[in-house]
Amino acid sequence: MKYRAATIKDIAQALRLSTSTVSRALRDSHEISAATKQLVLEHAARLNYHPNPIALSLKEKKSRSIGVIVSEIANSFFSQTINGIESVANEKGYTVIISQSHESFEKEVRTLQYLASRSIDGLLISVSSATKDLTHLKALHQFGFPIVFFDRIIEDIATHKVMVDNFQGAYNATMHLLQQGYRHIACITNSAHLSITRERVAGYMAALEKHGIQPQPALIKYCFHGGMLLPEVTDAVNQLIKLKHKPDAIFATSDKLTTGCMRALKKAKVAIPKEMALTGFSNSDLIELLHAPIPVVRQPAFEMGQVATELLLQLIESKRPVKEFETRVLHSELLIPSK
Amino acid sequence: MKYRAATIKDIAQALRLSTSTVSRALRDSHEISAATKQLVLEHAARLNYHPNPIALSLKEKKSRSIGVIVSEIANSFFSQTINGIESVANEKGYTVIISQSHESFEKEVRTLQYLASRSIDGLLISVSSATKDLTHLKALHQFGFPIVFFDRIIEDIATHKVMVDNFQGAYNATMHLLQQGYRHIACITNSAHLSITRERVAGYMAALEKHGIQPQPALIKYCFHGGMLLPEVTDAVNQLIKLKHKPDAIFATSDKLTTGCMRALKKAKVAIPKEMALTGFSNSDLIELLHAPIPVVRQPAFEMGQVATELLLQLIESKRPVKEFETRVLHSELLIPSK
DNA sequence: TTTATTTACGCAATCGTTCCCGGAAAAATC
DNA sequence: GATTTTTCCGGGAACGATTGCGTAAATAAA
Repeated sequence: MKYRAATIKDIAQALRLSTSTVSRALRDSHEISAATKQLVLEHAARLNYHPNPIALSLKEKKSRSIGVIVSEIANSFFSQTINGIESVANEKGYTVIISQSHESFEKEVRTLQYLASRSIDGLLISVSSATKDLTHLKALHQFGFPIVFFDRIIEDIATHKVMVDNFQGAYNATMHLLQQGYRHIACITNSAHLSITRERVAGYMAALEKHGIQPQPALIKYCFHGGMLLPEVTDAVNQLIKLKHKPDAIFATSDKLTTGCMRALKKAKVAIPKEMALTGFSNSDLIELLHAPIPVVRQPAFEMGQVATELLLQLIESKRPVKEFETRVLHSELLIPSK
Repeated sequence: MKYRAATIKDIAQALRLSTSTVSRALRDSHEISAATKQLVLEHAARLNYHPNPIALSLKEKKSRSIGVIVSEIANSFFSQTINGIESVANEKGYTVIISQSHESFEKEVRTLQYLASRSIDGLLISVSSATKDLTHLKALHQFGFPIVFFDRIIEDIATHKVMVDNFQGAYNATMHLLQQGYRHIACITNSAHLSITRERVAGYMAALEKHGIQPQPALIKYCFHGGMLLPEVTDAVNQLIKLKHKPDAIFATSDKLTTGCMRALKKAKVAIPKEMALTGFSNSDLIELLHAPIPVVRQPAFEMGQVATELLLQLIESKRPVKEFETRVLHSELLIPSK
């Protein structure tokens, strides 16, 4: 017994009306008499009629769904962002289709093609750590397809963008280490072509220079896979602790890297913060429960998701092509563990 | 300049063929000559033609998308499960639409209605902690709508189910505590009407009885919101530590509850495991980095997602209504921290 | 009473695709 | 050379809903 949803035709036949009349009655058109409207409405309720969204999509040429691509949802920052995205999207009647790139360029391209083929109305994306080539995004963007970048943005593409004050967040975190007396501070960061990498490393360097310390390239380690592959982080950390002039602190520029460092240091039996201080960006809510509760830069992830979605829907629902784009910068917060 | 995807009509017009011919050529029908096929295929490639999934959905009466409802994705167990779900679904050409109930019954019902209105082909659900009334699920199920339960299953509804050996997992964890010498073990668990609650509490009790210990109702605390609301857990823990005969260990039956206990104990300044031992179900990968690395019961979340999806797709793609259902029980694992 | 206007509804096209039917031309058979 | 069979392709309906246009009947205005 296969379930068949009631259609407008069912109502029309039962009431000996045309489908047009039923359609108009349901949409409360002025050219339908009150009596007919009532009849239709009652019968629709009885049949538990709901307009078929697929038929509507076909006609309207929009699916009322938006795609989201993040590196992985098993990451506090992104899962919190997604919550923000859903809160806004669902309220406006949009479905959210979430996909993960797992920090792989190929996966990102494939996933993007897939989403495009599912005819989403717009895209929210935080590009993968491995994304250097932008043709897949530029091609879509040139067609006038609505895209909003968040977190890891692409400067090259003219559209709305949402991020935090990456420079300031990194600056504050590094400054905090300096104030604690650490002077030889290393930085473990994402792949070099990511916007967040550039900005956060710049903030880190600025803090050092403010203290008259010359940043050293040997102390900056780039992880191409953004900590997705643990060995990458472990190697970076191991190289640092084997240095003749070993750093006394590490600043990690993202969630996965921060916890990756903790793992690596634990494995190498380096005590935090005694032998090596640590700080970094993280939205994990387990930080306070950790063996070494470190100071972290927390991003307003939920809010970021909300803002990005609002901007995207604005783009989608705009009648005329939008020519003026905004870049929203939210504030990060340095969370210092209570003693 | 609005982007308009190439359609079969565009190809037909350009090649002076009918849409039927183009359609057949693309599907490699035997009644189209090789020459025409080649022509069509080439032109399709040039226009970057992709069949419109919405039009297909309308015709086929299936959307090739499945809905997933979990309590929240910012939960290691569920995000890992979702990864498993996506891996199978995407491979089979299905889109996954993820929704969160946030452990609220109302949200679950609303979300389910929403998914149904988006005409998903099937549903994967781990019911919310607050779900007692099952009419929303039963109604859908009676229409022959494909549903597969995972993790928190509903015994009443006859369909495929996937879960872990909850009894055994709880038994093992409790037994481990007993072997360590703890005798007065409390249990903090989800709302009483959840399948996982019943089974895990039963495992806990069985282990106690095996050691000749009579389970005490006062030591079993039910959290209706499954730890979604921290005060709920904090209250439970506080009540336990204020008992005249204070327990020496706690067994928490789920991820959120386990970390909730840690928070509560930390706040109450109760040392783990010195003053109070702790163990529980958890799939968090940060456990080993915690201040007190506790033994945890780990579920094969990814695999559970895969199996559940395979069963669901089997249900969806079956020609005849399926009458025989399976309940797959996967194995959990007790992870003991290295000293 | 005649004409103009409104009211209330139906017809048919449309969105992109598939598929049943029907049929002309080419090939095969007698 | 006439018939049958293939081969190859087009016409048109269908999926569910919306909407511009046409129009009969009812009402209002002249």
